Amino acid sequence: MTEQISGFVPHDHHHCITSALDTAADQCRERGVQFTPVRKRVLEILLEAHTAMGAYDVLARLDAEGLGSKPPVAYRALSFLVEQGFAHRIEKLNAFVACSHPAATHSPAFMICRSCNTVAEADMPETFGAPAEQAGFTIEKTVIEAEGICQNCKDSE
Amino acid sequence: MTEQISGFVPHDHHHCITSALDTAADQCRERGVQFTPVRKRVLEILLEAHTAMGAYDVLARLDAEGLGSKPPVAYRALSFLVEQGFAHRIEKLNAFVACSHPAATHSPAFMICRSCNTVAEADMPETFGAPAEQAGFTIEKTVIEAEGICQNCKDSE
DNA sequence: AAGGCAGTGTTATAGTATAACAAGTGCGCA
DNA sequence: TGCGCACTTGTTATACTATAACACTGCCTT
Ligand SMILES: [Zn+2]
Ligand SMILES: [Zn+2]
Ligand SMILES: [Zn+2]
Ligand SMILES: [Zn+2]
Repeated sequence: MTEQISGFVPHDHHHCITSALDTAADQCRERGVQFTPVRKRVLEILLEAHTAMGAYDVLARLDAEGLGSKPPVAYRALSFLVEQGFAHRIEKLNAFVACSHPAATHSPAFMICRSCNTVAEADMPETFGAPAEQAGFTIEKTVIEAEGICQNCKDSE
Repeated sequence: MTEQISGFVPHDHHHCITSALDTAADQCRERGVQFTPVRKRVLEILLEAHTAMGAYDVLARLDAEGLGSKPPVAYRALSFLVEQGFAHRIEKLNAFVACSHPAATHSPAFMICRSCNTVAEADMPETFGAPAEQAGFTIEKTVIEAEGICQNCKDSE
């Protein structure tokens, strides 16, 4: 199975959840940061959804489970996950999605299907190189998001 | 003067404002859409600022001039300008900026200086080609934004 | 025990954006 | 002339997104 670009293809979802959680736990141990119950559960929620979720959607789940009911609880956990690279923020959607390759640091690019709302993560090195150099601009973070329609949705039109 | 990437370089600003307004007026005539006073003034405000502005900042200006005081007035004008390609939305900043090359349709890329808040527009064709094709994804719009530090700010550190 | 630190709980508020409906304007046509 | 239509604007109300600030807890260190 090519895992270059997951998201639009079926896959063993139970496995991809537990494996991502394990990876996150490992990395937290290595980095000396805490993978607390709230943080873990939020990552798990994003992984289960397997698509981008708004902070308040995540919060609703937490609330239903008694893990927190106020916005800062969700926002803090999500910020942590984003900082650690376990999740990404999709600016275009004001939403968050679990990372598809949490092992390495990377600057991700996303393809967002406007029909089924699937968000697929691709790895896109070097995007900005030339114009940035030309302008003497030093890049620290990039946001790369494409909106369109995925193969599945195109086929079923 | 190289106009490849404006924004970080000094330029004749009065000229770039009037010329952008003229271009917009022409295009509206061609397309049969109305370049109303509010729409024109909002574009002018963005051009004068020459950086990204939040919708409520624009609205404050409109209000001071008696052109409208309620959010929808600003949002409608901004939406129009974005639709027509005279301005762009910067997702990362929840803000709007006048287009630097309003003549042709294009998919723009932005470099945002976190120090001086300058927003420079570059033209970036073909960014997403390969990974999108691989996934059978059809791109309709792209958001490409880089945050970092510009040459000027780097020099003065 | 005392103090510091990280995380969580909570209140309150700030900032961003749109739905819905009313009212004005210009324009072609009966 | 006067009506209907398309478009824009004015306004109210509300929804959605996000953070500041402070109190409290548990834990580790001194
Ligand atoms: Zn999965
Ligand atoms: Zn789809
Ligand atoms: Zn200018
Ligand atoms: Zn700068």
